[in-house]
Amino acid sequence: MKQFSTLKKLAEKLGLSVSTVSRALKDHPDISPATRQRVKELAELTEYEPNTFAVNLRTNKSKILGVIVPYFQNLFYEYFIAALDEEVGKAGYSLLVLQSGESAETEARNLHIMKKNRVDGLFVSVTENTVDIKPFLKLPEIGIPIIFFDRVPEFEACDKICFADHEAATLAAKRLVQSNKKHVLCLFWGKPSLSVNQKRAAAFENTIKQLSPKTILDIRFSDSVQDFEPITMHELQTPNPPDAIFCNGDNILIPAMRAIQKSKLTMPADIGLIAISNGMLPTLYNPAVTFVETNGNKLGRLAFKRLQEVFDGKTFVRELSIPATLVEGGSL
Amino acid sequence: MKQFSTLKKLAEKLGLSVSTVSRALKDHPDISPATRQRVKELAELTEYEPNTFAVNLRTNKSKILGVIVPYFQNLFYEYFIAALDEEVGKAGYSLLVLQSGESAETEARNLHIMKKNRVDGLFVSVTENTVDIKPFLKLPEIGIPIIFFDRVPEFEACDKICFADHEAATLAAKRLVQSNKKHVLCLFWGKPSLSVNQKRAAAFENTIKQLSPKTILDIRFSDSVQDFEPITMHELQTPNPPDAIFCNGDNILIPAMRAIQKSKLTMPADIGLIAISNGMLPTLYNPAVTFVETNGNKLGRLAFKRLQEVFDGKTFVRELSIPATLVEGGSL
DNA sequence: GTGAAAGCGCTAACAA
DNA sequence: TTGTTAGCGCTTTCAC
Repeated sequence: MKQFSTLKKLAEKLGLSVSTVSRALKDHPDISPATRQRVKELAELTEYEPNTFAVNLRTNKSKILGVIVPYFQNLFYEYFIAALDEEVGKAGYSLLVLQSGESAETEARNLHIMKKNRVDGLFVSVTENTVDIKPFLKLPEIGIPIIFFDRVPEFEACDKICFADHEAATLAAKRLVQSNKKHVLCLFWGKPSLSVNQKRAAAFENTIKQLSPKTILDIRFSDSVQDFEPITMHELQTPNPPDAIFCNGDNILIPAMRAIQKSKLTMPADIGLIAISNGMLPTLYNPAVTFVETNGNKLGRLAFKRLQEVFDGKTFVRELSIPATLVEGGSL
Repeated sequence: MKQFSTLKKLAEKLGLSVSTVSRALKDHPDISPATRQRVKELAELTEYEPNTFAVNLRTNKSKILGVIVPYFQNLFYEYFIAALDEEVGKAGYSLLVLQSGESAETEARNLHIMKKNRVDGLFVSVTENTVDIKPFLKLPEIGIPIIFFDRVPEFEACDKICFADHEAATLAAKRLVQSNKKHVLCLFWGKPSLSVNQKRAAAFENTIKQLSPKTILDIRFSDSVQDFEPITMHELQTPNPPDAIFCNGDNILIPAMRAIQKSKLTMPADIGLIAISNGMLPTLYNPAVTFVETNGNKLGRLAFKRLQEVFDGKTFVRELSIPATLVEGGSL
C-alpha cells in the first residue's frame, strides 16, 4: 500500500526541520523564498496532504458542522440541507448530516455522534418527542455552538431560526376568508405540542375567528401521514362537507390531494385548497395549489450566517425568522 | 469553558497509569475487576469520552464513510442515502455526504474533501461530465475502498452496484407492446453517454424493434429538466402525436405529466404513460402511473453490504445489480 | 496486574 | 531565517 507523504519525510529528504517545512507550506513570512520554493515543489511532487487527524488533534477543530433533522426525505429539510451545504462549503467546512425520525432516543444517539466527532457547530431541528433539551444545551458549554431551526424548543434561551410561523398561518387564513370559505378542514402533521404546530394553529384560528367568526373550523392533528387520506375522504363525504382544506405542509398535501382526486372533486369549483409548502409540490397538480411558501433554502443560508456570527463572538442569543409569501395557484 | 475528561486526568485522580486506565475502559483481561470498577465509575462521573481526534490519529481510522452524489434533491439518491445511513449506523459508522451537481470540478473538490477527512470508504455516483476516473481509483491504492453505484464508470475494473438497467428498460418496452402502442415518445435525462442512459436506451429500442418492428420511436435526450415540458407539449400537438410516453426517471415524469395535463389529455384513453421510477411520484397522479421500480433503498443496503465484504478482505472486483419490478398503475 | 515509554503527524512557543 | 522542544490524547509494546 502506498504511503502518505508527511512533514517528517519531506523534512528528511530536504535536510530541513519539520517546523521549517510546516512553515514554508503555510507561507510563513520568516521562511526564505528559496526554501519555500524547494519545499513546495517536493510537497507537490509527493502529493503531500496534511493529515487531518493530526491537525484536528493539534488544533482541536474538525472543520465539520453537524446537522440533525427528523427526516432526510422531506422537501423542506432537503432544501435546507442543500442550501446549508453550499454556504458551508464556501467557508471550508463540511456537513455531517444525521436523521432521527421522531425518536428521541435516536436523536440522543445522533447528538452523541456529533459530540464524538467533535463537530465545530451544530444545527438541530428536534423530533416531536424531544422533551429534554438540556443535553443539547450542554454542547455550547463545551464550546460547540448550536443553532435550532424550524422545530425549535419553546422556552429555552438558545439560538433559533424559524419561519414567521404566525405570519404564514395568518396569510393562509386571510386568503381563505378572501375566497369566502365557510367551513375549513385544517390538517396538521405531528403533535399539537410541536412548536410549529402550536404557533400556526393558534394564528390560523385567531385570524379566522376575527375576520369571519361564522366560519367553521375542523382542526385535525395526526402523527401518521397515512391518516390524512381517510380523514379527508371521510369529511368530504359527510352531508355537510368542508368547502376548503388547509394543509400545514407538503406531507399532508399529498394525501389530501389524493382524497380530492378519488372523490372526483375539482378545484376550485367543488373544493378550495391552500397549503403551507416548500414550493415544489403545489405546482405538480392541475390547477396548481395556492400556497404560502416557507422555503428551506433561505432558512439554510440564514442558519449558517448566524453560526458565523457566533463564531465571531456574537454569542448573545437570538431568535431570527424568515417572512412568508403567498403564491397564487388556481385552487382557491 | 468546561474541560473534557481525559485518560490522563482519570489516571491522576485514581493514582494509576494512563495505560491501565485505557485498558480498564476497554475491558482488557489483564486488569483486575476491582480497578476496572473504580476506573469505570470515575469515567462515568466525569463524562469521559475518548477524544476521536486522538483515536483517529492513533488508529488511522475515522469511522466515517463518504458518499458523493450529483444531487441531494433527487428521490433516488434520497432513498439510497437514507437506507445507507441506516445500515451504516448499525455498524458504528457515520456518513459524510457531498453533492457535485453535474460539475466534474465540484466532484473533484468533493473527492478531495473525502480524502482529507480520511473516510474509511467511499460510495460514488458520478456526474455526467466525469471523464477521468483515475483520481477515484487512486483511493483504493491508499487504502480507501470505493464503491460506484447507479452512474458508474463504463470500462474500468472497479466495484459497481447498479440496477438491472437492461432488464428495467426491457420490462417497460414489453409493457408498452402489450398495450399495443405504436408511437412512443421516449424521454431521457442527461447525456446519451451516461452509462444508465446508454444501457436503458439500447435495451428499450432493441426490445421494441424486436417485438413490434413497426412501432415508431422518438427518442429524446436533454440535460435540462426544463426542456421536457415543451418537448412533450410540442409532440402532443403534432398531427401525428405519440400514443404513449416513456419517462426514464422521476425528474422527467413531472414535466411530462404537466404537458399531458395542460393538453387536457386523459390517461390511459388519450395517451399512455410508463416511467422508470423510485416509486413515490407515480402514485401522486390520478390514475397512478404505471412504472418500473428502481428503488434507491435496496441499492443503498446492497452497497454497504458490498463495502463490508471489501473490509473483510474480499477485494476482488464485483459488479452487482438489483432486479427491476413492474408496478401497475392505470396509465396504460 | 500494572507501569513506562514511544509514537501517530502536526503546531507553536522559545532558542539560536 | 531556521531548529529544538514540548505536547495534543490515545494505543500498544515491552518490561517489571
